[in-house]
Amino acid sequence: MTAAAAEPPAAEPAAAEPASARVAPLVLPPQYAPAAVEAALYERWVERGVFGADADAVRRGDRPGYCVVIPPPNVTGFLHMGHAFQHTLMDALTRRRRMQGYESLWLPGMDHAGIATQNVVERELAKEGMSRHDLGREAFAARVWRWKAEYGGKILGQMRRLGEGVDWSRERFTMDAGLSRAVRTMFTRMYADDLIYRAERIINWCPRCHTALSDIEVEHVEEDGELISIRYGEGARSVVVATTRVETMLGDTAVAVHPDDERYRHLVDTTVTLPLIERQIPVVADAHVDPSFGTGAVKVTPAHDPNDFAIAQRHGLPMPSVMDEHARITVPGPYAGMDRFEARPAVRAALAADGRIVAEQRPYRHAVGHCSRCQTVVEPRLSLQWFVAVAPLAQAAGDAVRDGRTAIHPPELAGRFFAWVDDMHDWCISRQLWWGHRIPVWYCPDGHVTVPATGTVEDPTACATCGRADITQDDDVLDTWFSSGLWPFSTLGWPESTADLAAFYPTDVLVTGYDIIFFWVARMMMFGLYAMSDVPFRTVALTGLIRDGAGKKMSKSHGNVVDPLEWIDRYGADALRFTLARGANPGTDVPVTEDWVQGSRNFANKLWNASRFALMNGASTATGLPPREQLSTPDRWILSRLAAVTAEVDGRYEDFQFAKVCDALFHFAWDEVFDWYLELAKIPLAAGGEPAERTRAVLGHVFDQLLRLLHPVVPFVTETLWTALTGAETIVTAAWPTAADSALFDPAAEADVARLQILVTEVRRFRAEQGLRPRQRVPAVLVVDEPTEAGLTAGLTAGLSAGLSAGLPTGLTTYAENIAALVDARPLDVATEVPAGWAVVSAAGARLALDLSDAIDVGAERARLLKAQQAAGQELGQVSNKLGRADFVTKAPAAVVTKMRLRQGTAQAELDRLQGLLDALPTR
RNA sequence: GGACCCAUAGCUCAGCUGGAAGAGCGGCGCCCUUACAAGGCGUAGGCCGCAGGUUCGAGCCCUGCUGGGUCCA
Repeated sequence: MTAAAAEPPAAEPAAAEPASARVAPLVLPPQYAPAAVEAALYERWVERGVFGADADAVRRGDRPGYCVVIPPPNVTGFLHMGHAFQHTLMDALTRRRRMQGYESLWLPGMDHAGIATQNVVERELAKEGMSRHDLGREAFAARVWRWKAEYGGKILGQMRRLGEGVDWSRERFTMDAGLSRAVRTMFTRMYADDLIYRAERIINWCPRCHTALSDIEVEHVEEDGELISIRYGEGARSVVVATTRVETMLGDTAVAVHPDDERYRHLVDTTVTLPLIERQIPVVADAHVDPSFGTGAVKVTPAHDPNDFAIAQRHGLPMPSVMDEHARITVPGPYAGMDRFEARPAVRAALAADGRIVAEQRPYRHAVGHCSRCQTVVEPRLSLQWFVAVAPLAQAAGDAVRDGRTAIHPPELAGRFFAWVDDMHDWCISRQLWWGHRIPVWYCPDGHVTVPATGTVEDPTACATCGRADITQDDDVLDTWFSSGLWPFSTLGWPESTADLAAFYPTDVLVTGYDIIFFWVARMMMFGLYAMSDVPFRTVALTGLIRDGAGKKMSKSHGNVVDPLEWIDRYGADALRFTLARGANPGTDVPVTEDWVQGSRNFANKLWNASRFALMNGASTATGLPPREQLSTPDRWILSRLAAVTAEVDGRYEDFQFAKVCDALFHFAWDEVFDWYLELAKIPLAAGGEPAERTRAVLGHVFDQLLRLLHPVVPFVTETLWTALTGAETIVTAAWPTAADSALFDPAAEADVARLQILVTEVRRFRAEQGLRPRQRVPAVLVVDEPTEAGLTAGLTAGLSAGLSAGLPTGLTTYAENIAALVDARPLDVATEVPAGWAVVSAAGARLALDLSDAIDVGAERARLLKAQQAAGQELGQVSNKLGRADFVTKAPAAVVTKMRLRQGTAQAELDRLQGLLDALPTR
C-alpha cells in the first residue's frame, strides 16, 4: 500500500481549475487497498459528527426523523457474521435516509446479559479460587462493572471496523442509570396494573447457573435417551407408565388416565402402590391425558413437569420436590444426594430388581431442554418466581400487526410472529443472579409486600402495609430481556418525555433474524404498546440466517464460524458488506463463502479502477451536464440507464430488497458503465476539444451518481472515490439521487446502443470462432446498401458524426470508429458491397465485412449458422403453432397475441438473415 | 407430535399479479490491449424434485408424494 492510498485524495482542490486543464495526477494506485483507508475515513466521519442526529431539527420541522435502534448485542459478545449481516442492512437503510435528507438516527448500545456476564466473571473468580459468595453481592457487582470497563463491549470497536454509521453520542447500556430507571418505572407500573405477579410455578431451572430461565432461554435438542415402562401396583390393580426420566418417579403423586379410557375406568379413584417408595398414590381421570400415547396412563410428578403440575392443580395433589437447586435428589433414602443423572440408572436398577420394568426402549429420540447459556440440561422445577401476565400484552402485540400498525417483511413470515404471540405462556422474569436490575419489591417480616409507586426514585424505607422499617428487598434480578424489551424507547429517554422520543418514536425499522422473532419483536411490541401506547417500530424487516458454503447454519457447535474481522482484514469492510447485502433476499438464508467476498472485493477494485480511469481523463462534476442537444447517443444512453437504475434501486430499498439493490448496481456499473460506456467514451476523449469536454462532464455525472447510489452499502470506497471526484467534504451527507428527472429517459438512444452492442458482440463472437487473436486487427467495412448522402463515406472515415445512414440503423454509422475499436477492426471503411472473399457478419440490421484473407473456417461457420438456424426454426415453429390454435387466439389477451405475432416475425427475419449468411459462404 | 419454509445450471440463489428459463461463483477456449490479470473477449451447461389437476397457456395456482430446513412442543 502506497502513501497515496493512505492519504485519501479528498482534500485535493479538484474543481478549482478548468476541467480541460486538469491533467489528473495519478494519485490512485492501480489496486484498491481498503486497509490503508478505512480506519482513517471512519475516524474522520466520527470527528465531523456526520452520524449525529439532531432531534430539534425534527421538532422544528427542518427534516423528517428516521430511526433504527440496534437490537442490543450482548456486552460479553463479539461481532459474528449474523451481526455483520444485519448491521450492514441497518447501516444501508440509515445512510440512505440520511442522504435523502432525513434526520437519520441509528442508535447503538448493548445489553448487560445477566447470565452470560455473571458466568464470565464467576469463571474469572474461580481462577482466583473464589466464588461470588466470597465477595458478597455488592463487591461482586463492582467486579462485574470493572470487568465491563476492561473487557466488555469488544463488539463496539468491531462495529467501527465494519463502518457502521451509528450515533455514538447516544450509545446506551441496559444497566445505565437512565435505562435502569426505565426498568423500575416499567415494573412498578405493570405491577400496579396487575400485569406482574408472583407465584409458585414450574419454571425452567438451570442447575449450573442456579437460576430460573424463561421459555426462550431454553434450547431443545434431539438426544438419544431411554423410554422405560414401569408397572405401578399389582395384578388387576396395576398400570404401566412410561418415562424418560425414571428418577422423577420418586416424586410421583398420582397416575393419570383419560376419563373415557375403558382400559382404566375400573382404576379411577382407586390407588396403586408407587414402587420403591411403597406409597399409595391415586389414579385420577384427566381429559388432558392422550389415551393414544404409550399405554394411555401417565405418571404425575407435579414438582418436576409442567403438564403434571397442571394435572396436580386440577386434582389437588401434593407437589413434593425431589431435587435441590443442584438437581440432586433430596428424598431420604438410598438416592439422597445423588445427582439426577446418577440417580437415573440407580433407580432403574432398583426397579428392575423389583421386577417393575416391563419394557425398555433404547435409544429413544426425544427433545431435551438445555440452558442456552451453558448447555446444561434444564430441570423443570417448582419455585416461587415473578411473572408477567402476557395475555393482554400479547393480544395487543398481535393486533398491532394484524391491523397494520407494524408491517412484517416479508409478509409470509408474519405467521411465525402470530404463532408465538397467540400462544404465549406467562413470562418468568425473575432470575437468581446478582448481575442485573434488582427486583423493586420489598418484604417485611410479616410477609407484606411493598412495591414503590410508579415514578418514585428512592427505595422504600418502611413497609407500605404495616410501617415496619426492617424490610428487605427481593434477592432476585430481572430477566435481561425485561430491560431489552424497553430498548426502542428507554434509549430515547423514557420515562422522561424527551425531544428524542418525540422525534424518533416510533422507530422506523427493526432488523432481525426470523429465527429470533419472538425475542425482539414480540417483547418490544408488548412493552412499546403498553408504555408508549404506540408500536415500537413501523416495520420489522426479517433476515435469514447466515450459513456456510454447504448451507449449514454458522454456529460454534458446527465449527464453521467465520470471524467477519478476518475477512475485513483480507478484503476490506466494503467487500464483506457488499457480499452480505447482495445475499439479503428478504427472509431467506444467506450462504457466504470466501469466494463471494473475493468477488465483492473484485467489484470494489473494478469500481476503483473505472473511477481512476475517469479521473485520469478529467471527469468532473464542476460544469454539470451539457445541454441535451450536445449529448451523443452513448451519453444519452448511459444517462437514460442511470435514471432507470436509480428508480429501480430506490424502489427496491422500500421493500428491503437489498439483494436486488446490489445486483442492479453491480450490473449497471460493470456491464454498462465500465464495459461499454467507458469504451465508447475513449473515442471523444481521445479526440479532445468539445467532445472530450462533454464526455468529461457526463463521466463526472455518472460516477457521481453511481457512487452515491452505492454508498450506503460500500461506504469506504465510495467516500474515497467521490471526494476525489468532486472535491467535496464527504459523500455521507451528499444528496441521494432521485429518478424524478425522467427527461433523461431516452428509448431511442437505448435502442441505438443496443443495436451497436448486438453488432459488436456478433463480430467479436465471429472473430473468436474464427480463431482471430483478441488484439489482431483486420480490415473491415460496414456494408451499406445505398449510400444516399455524399458525405457518408467522408464522415465515417473522419470518425465523426455523419449523422445519416442508408440501410443502417440510426446511430451505427455515426459510431463506426467506436465499432472499429470495439471489434479490433482497423481501418473501418464503408462500402456498398462486400469485397470479394471477405467474411460477413450481419446483426441488428447492419452488415460488417471482415477481411480474413480468405482464411475463414467455412466449416465452423456453417455449423454455427446451422445451429442458430435450428434454434430460430424451433422458435418459429413454437410461436406459429401457438398462433395456429383457435383457443389461443380467441382466449389469450390481445396484447399477448400481438406479442406472439411480433415474435413470429422476428424469428422469420432471423431465419432469413441466417440463410443469407449461409448462402454467402464460400462453397469450397 | 404440531406449524411454517424450501426443492430451478456443477455450487449458492433470483424469477413481480400465470404469457419466450436468469445472476454470481465455478468450468472451457483465447488474450499480460497504456483504468483494471482482483482484468478483457468469447463459450458450454437446465424433462424448473416426482405424480396428478386447473388453464388457450404452469417454474409460478390446487392436491398428493418424496427429500431437505427452521421454529415450537
